[in-house]
Amino acid sequence: MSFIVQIAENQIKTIIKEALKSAVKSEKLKPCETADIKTEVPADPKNGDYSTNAAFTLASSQKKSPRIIANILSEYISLENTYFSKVEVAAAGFINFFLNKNYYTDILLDASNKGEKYGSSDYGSGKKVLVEFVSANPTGPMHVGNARGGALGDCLASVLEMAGYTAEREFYINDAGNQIEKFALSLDIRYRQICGEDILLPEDAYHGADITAHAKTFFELHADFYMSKSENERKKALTDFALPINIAEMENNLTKYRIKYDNWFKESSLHENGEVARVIELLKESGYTYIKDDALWFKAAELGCDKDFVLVRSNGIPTYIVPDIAYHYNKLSVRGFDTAIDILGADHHGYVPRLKAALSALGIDSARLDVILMQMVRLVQGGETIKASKRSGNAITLLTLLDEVPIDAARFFFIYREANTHLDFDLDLAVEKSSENPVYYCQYAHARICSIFSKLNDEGVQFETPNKEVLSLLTSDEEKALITHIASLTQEVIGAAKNYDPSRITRYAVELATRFHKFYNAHRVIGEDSDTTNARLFLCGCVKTVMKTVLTMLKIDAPCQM
RNA sequence: ACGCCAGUAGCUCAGCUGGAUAGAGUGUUUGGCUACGAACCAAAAGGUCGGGGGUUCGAAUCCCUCCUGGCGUGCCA
Repeated sequence: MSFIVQIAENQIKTIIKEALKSAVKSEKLKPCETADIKTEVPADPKNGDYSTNAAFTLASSQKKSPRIIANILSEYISLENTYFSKVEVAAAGFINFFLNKNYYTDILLDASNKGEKYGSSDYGSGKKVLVEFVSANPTGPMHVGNARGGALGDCLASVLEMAGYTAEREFYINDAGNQIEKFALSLDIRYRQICGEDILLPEDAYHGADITAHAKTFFELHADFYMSKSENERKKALTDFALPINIAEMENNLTKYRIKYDNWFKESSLHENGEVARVIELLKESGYTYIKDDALWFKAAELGCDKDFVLVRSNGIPTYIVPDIAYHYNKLSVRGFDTAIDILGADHHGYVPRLKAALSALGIDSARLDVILMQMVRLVQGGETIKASKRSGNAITLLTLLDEVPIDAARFFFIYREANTHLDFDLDLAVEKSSENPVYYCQYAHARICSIFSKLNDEGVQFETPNKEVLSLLTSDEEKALITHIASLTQEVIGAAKNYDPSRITRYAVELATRFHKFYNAHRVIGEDSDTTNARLFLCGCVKTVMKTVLTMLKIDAPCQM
């Protein structure tokens, strides 16, 4: 199923090819290939709705100037049965195409017919993609960095779904390994302190108040009963008590943030079902391992990394990367996803090539793993950056953020910028509900359209679905600009999916709002002659649906009242 | 030392994989409601696209080289 923008662009290519054929037949041009004809939308509308560089690419093989080639081609161009009304040659040899009214009416009818499905495509042809994001350590509360990753991953999954992929959302729970050891140790010491033991918490343990709170609750339930048990028993009891609470808490917070996962995947399950051990065996079989200093090493350097790394320490305990390899092996091989996407903090970038190298050794095409690296979030308040330090425990938690900032604003802000750039999150701006806040700008456009339709009801004005002829009354610059933007939605979603960049969708929404507000200020919808009113109402209806589709995709409300 | 990412208007950022006079928002200045929501719109001002080379009809975009900032390069995770 193809969509109208695509049809129009293909028409241009065909038109140029046909013109070239005719020109060759008349011996004005030499026969040659026209493989890479590109179409683009000129920045300045004076230069048409579409433009092609065909004349430039032909210049060298034709041994003529682009301008002359463009002129020759334009003589042979036929626009019959196309979406174009006019062609012009401009500047050094651009061939500019102007859309006709059929295009605009077809876009609106298409958008209206498809309704909330408009913008969807089968670009991804149902490929199975697993998006793993947040995956915060269950040893403590989530912070604002997780808020960015959460919005990013969740919206990316939505974008992929809309572009025709089958996407699943997954949270990986690091409930094994060293961090959990440290967690257990910290809980244990806090518990013993409460029980009156004179003991200090090591520097590298968890110092957060949440640990103390867990120990206290545990003490209220069991008093000093566990002081008589062995340290291992006590630690196990403490983690068995605290870990589920933390995990449930994360799930609650993320639900509040409107994120719902398809799977919560436990690292411990990979140890229990033997997949970690299995992966170590497979890596050994691959021939990419060796023993040095009693440790098992991986020949990463042979697979493009800068150096080898340790898989199993000399004490027999695997390093952190082994469960991760097993986990990704599970995603791509055991569960058979076509692609795995991880959203990670940029400080993990050095680890990506290693993971990919290990997957290659296991016979998995490492291109099936895509990692999106996310730069850090800086919180700004009162024009100053808040230094968030995990050590001192004054980092702002996700929960605090969600209590202070409307969810709509938080989600929007965190994906307004590309993952790869630092993000300044302005707390004042997000909280203030001010007009500077782009999320309200978008919602306001939606609410305004709702108002128009409710006024219609109040005044008993009859709205008739316009036919093509009536729709072609929409010829002002503002109207055409709106329709053009509606037209671009499908490609925009595909582009966002292709580049793993949901921030394009927020910018699409802002641009849609901008074009609508301009239209709204320049024209009256109700009160013109009935044909014009009907046509404009139809346009407004399309804008409303598209805005709602886009905001819904980002799980942001599209209210009629605000 | 090496590697990754970034450097575009006072500030925060776009720039659609090489196109035409580099764009928004915000801030500054100035206009627009007896009008479907002024949470809006219009106008002015603001630039050596970090510097320097190169590739070609054409570069913010691609290549090289410097400068600056962030982060990596553990038998930590």
